[in-house]
Amino acid sequence: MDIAVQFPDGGRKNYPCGVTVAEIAAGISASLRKRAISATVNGQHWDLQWPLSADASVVIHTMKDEPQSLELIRHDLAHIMARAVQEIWPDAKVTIGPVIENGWYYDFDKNEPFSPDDLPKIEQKMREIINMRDSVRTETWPRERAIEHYRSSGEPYKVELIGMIPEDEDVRMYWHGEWQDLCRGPHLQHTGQVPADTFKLMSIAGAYWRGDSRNKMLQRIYGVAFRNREDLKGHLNMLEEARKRDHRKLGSEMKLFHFQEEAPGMAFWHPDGWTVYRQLTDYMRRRQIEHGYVEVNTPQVVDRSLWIASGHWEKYQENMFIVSVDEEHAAEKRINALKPMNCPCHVQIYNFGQKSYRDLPLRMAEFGSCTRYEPSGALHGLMRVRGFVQDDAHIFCEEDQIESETREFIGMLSRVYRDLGFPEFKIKYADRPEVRVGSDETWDRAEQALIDAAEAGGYSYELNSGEGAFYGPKLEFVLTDAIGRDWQCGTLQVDFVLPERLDAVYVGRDGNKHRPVMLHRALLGSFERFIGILLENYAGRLPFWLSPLQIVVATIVSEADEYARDVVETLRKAGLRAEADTRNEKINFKVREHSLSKVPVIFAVGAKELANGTVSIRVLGERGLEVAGLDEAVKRFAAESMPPDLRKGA
RNA sequence: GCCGGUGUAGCUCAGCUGGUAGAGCACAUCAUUCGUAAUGAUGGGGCCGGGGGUUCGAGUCCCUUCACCGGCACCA
Repeated sequence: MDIAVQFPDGGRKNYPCGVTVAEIAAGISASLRKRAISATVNGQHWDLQWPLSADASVVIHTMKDEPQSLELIRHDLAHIMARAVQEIWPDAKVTIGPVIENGWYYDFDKNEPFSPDDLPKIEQKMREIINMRDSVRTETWPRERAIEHYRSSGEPYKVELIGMIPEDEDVRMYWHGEWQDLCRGPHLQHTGQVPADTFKLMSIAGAYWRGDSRNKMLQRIYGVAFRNREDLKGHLNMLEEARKRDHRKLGSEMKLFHFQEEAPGMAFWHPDGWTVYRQLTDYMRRRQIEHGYVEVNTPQVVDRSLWIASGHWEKYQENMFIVSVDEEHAAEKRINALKPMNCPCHVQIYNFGQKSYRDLPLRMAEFGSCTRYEPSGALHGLMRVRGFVQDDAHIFCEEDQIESETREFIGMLSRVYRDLGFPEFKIKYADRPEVRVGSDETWDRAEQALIDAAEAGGYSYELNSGEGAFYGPKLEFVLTDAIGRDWQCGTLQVDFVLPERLDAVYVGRDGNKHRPVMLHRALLGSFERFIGILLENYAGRLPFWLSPLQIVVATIVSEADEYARDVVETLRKAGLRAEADTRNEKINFKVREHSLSKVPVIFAVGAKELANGTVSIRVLGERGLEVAGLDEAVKRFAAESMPPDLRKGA
């Protein structure tokens, strides 16, 4: 019996049932047979050697088809690497090895962990395997046979993996030469189809079996692979670029902050770093006032009874710094905790005195200094710290105000992100998790309100199914930085639970007591982390208004020293952050040094400037020089130094 | 927290199989007054992350601890 095959060019042809795509390709041309790497059959990515048993649409792929060829190259390299590892260390047990962004990884269970010196050896072995041009073969086995095979060959992880394949499905087995692996496919025709010089093993790492920290830790090797050497080089260059913008490196180079052993995860902010920090908090404070927030400040150290009432003691204790006073000397033996979050304290302020529906919505903001005991392995520069300040607020409102408050919030957030240089952001919407509190009707209303508000603003969102907080759904705001990385910063969470637990009430129009809804929200997340993101986004070249040192007045001859100091004085009076550089150095030296330290503007002053009352202006990253009268220059940069919300026309 | 790696001058790093610490930059002093990305000379600077051990002798070997880095887990 024949089957009909539909080609992408509209052509149609009949073939005997059981024909493989390899045979179809061979029938079209010998060169296509040779160049073919895989096929998309009825929308699914297949091996060439897989037989067709029914009518199908077939697209034959060659190395020119990017997603398919990259997937195959990386997937085959995962197998080739696993084979190389097992050839070098026969005791290593294979587990899983998926394709990931830019490459692949493979996890092994091996008694002796890999060392970095092993990577070149493995790479070498992989090239040997590629050069063998071993054919790739696949078969479908009944699961019992496969299980038996892996039991007898001492591969317990494969046995466990088969257990995860649905009962009614057979198991696909692949061979790269003699080496065998359980795999869904597809794969290339032979190992020689993988380019031998476009991959690189990058790193070794520990990883828990099946991603669960209760399981054994396996040894993982990461690799990257591309279709050609240029792409690999480009990728490695990109990594190098990313390293250059690492905020930890920039932070010490620019003398913004440092960390030290005695206070892991807690930043020491230096004068310049703190200037940036203050510019940002000042800006946020003005925006918040503009958007109808009141600002509060609450205690750092709070007795555990409040954390018990809020639920943190039970749910969050292992992340809290618990503080108990010295038993011998203390008159009262309390157990306190440093606050990891501000919400319970904000409810205390809300609860002070009576609230009426007329007070709602009440938008209560705090630049809340929080301390969390983060696991040591999670710490990462400013991005993950133990002490940080959130741009936090809680909006106490009635249920029917959720939508308008959400819309108002997203409006503020998009304005702030734009001001800070992130015009693009995505929204993720996380709906009800399996384990939750509150009635389904309440959830229906809360979810609908969030969606309506997002849509009313014309924002599209991505569903993050079942990822909501246990007390309510949330929106997550993800911005994209200059080199395409995503950072989740903003969040808006609907909370019905905390008002209940901490007994927040208001008197409604009907004269009865009601529960307010609480919206937890942040735009930047934490100032520490956001400054880290800013530094990486701008590669240290912060916008003028955020720059710690905005203008250096550098002298060319010492006769101009006095004039330089006068210029600095004038700049400072105009609100600019300026320093004079009257050191006994050449102007070349000064320009180089200040440029490297990313000062946005250099005013050079020499004999001419002194005589004419002018400055020679050099803007970082620009070629030309410009000479201007001092008054004009001060006016220009004073205007440029205005934060986005204070600019004329803003 | 877990796996692996790293820790030497302010910074970047060298220091072979154990024999008593070195370079460049930075810093200080002096000379130089110079026109937009490195002027020259001279000089000072180290508890080799902390603790313990082996040894006649430890930056080097062993144990332990802390921090950092790459991941995993966590978190958002």
